[in-house]
Amino acid sequence: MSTCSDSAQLQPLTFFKCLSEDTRLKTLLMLSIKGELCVCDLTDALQLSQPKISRHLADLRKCGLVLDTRKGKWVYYQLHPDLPAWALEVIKNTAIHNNEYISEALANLSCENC
Amino acid sequence: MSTCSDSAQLQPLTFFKCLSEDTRLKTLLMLSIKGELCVCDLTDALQLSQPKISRHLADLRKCGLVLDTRKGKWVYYQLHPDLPAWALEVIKNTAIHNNEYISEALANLSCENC
DNA sequence: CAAACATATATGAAATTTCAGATTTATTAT
DNA sequence: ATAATAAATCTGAAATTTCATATATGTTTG
Repeated sequence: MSTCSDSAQLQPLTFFKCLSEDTRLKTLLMLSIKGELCVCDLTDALQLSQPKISRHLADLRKCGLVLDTRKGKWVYYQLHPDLPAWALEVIKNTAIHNNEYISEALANLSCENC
Repeated sequence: MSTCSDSAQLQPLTFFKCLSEDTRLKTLLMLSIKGELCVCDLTDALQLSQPKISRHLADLRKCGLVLDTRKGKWVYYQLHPDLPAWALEVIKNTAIHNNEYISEALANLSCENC
């Protein structure tokens, strides 16, 4: 998706572009439920290649939707703490009311993350 | 955007794809505020060509997000009454908290719609 | 009333732009 | 060196725009 300038506040269009792709949407919904997940959790859950996950995470990072923290070899992602309240509400609202959309991915998570 | 089968219930991904383009997003936000608008209201408000507006409205119609009603020469659009509650909430929540994103378009509406 | 015309909207087809996926290579930590 | 992740590049597909034209309704005029 189109790059977004890191600095500016989150525009609604930028936000929804991030939510308009399957991998990114599922990632955001899962993060809203699980709190934080590393890249390998996401490749397991979504059964996708590492470069694919990584590229979408980079998009979400550039747009300010997620925050990454390295812990040793692993990089953990969470929803960005500075996410505007309305945006966070959209994500949580969507997650709560669309269980079947992410249930399979959640089930694929190994139990350490459950 | 990709065509969506009219019949099935609204998938979150389909929904957010509809919101991921400027013209469609502004249209939905304006409809949530104004109730109903005809095609020429939207071309005025957004200052865009008629075919462009019409194409995006067709996308929204196919996905079940808007309902069209002809009244004489004009075709009026409104948010679809059967829109799932969570989706309607996303639209309204976004409209309320992103005034500056649609204020100019709203100001361009002729006063009959204000 | 019917023919001609005007207005509002929709759609087909071609051109352009944008985006996602794959592969490869680089970086960072153990 | 190995494991985990990121970045770069290329490529094909899909979305978007534009122009021209079609359809549907309404209005005017002879």
